[in-house]
Amino acid sequence: MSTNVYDILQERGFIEQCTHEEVRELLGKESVTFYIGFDATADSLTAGHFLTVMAMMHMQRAGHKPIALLGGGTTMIGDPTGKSDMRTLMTKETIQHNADCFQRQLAKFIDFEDGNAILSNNADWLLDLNYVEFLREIGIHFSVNKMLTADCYKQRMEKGLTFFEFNYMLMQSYDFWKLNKLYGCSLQLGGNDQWSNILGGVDLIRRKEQKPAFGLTFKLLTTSEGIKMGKTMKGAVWLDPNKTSPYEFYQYWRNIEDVKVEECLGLLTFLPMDEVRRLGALKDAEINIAKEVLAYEITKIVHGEEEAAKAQEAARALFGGGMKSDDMPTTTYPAAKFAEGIDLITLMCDAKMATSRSDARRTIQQGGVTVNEVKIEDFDRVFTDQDFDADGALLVRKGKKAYHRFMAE
RNA sequence: GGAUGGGUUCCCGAGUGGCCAAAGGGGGCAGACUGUAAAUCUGUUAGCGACGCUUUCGAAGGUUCGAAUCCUUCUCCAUCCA
Repeated sequence: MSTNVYDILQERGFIEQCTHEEVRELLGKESVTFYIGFDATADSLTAGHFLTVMAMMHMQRAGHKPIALLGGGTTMIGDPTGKSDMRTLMTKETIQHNADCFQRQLAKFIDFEDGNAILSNNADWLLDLNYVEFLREIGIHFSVNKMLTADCYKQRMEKGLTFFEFNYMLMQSYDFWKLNKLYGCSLQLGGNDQWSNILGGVDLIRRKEQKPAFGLTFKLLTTSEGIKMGKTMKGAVWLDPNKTSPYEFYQYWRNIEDVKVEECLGLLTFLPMDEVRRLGALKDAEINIAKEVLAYEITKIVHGEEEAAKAQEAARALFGGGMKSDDMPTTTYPAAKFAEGIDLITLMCDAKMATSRSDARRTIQQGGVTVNEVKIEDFDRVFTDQDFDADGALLVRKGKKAYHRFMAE
């Protein structure tokens, strides 16, 4: 082991809180088995998860052994942390499906071969728990008074918190203890919102096993206004290319706020820190270079070099004035359809550039839509193959950044 | 179990018989300014074959020419009491 991974994480800006000073020393002298939990609330990981995945990769590279814990059991309850309302309950089948999707995605980032990492699912032990036994073994170690003062429940003390959700902390603590018993896992990582839950597990292991256990939390990615990053009007930024295309994914990072560029470079790419600092120091229009690097690097890690290059090329072509654009979002129609003509509103709706026909109409009326770089103000305008550009396509632009290409099959 | 107050559009939150597709703020989208940034200003923000029509104020019924507003039952939430 070369540089202490703790120092790497520290330097790159990951670390927010740590339970014990010794963690750094520990990571420096032996291979530590650690875990991160992923609650299976959707069928794809999001940009938010990606930060913890990056941390996992750093740890694995430094010779530590990751356990990715899928929340097949905990998702049945739902973490109340940071949520103002209770989440709608999900069925077992959905959760299982989601966990499977997570597993496939994680395998792209973490090496699970030859026992280099472990994939586990807390459904294996949580679903069959005996209530009374659980209370006697685990519940006895938790002080309600203490739990109530935990930061993560503050918000809910005003809105109301059910006993059902209140149990989440015990579940997660139980996970940590279980993984400690099964695999000797002694360190839990997570987003800073997980701090209370992690502490629960650390305490539980100390009490039950008289063994040390540690916790470490990471910065949460937020915008300068403190809003969680990774959300767009269309919802989350997904890692699944079918839910968020590599082009959109690239664009998301390309459009990041200036003040966040350096932070994101450190957290979400593997670029050397010298380079990160150099790029982050760029000012004014210059910083666009840094944003390109950021978008390219993240896209490369998530979707591969080829996709990243394509996305970058498409973006440059569109925004640089040139019109060459083979890798942008495209919708095709049968040639006959174009022969008889399709109205602009229909095109926009089909491409999901507008949420409804009314929405499309409004945008056009406000002068927000161009076709082949010509502003269209007549919302009843019908397009046929006569209107195609030299490449045989219609290039529709909504606002400044949303491009979509239409072609005939 | 009892009392009281509540459930309004993407979110917060006004509205207590017609002037309500519903104030205001946030968020989103578009325009101007820019650097594919931020801030600021302007417009817009239920749907549709669009100066009109249809659906929406927790759910179902009822009163009325007319209901988010009044009545009944149900349901969910908060606070206090037990």
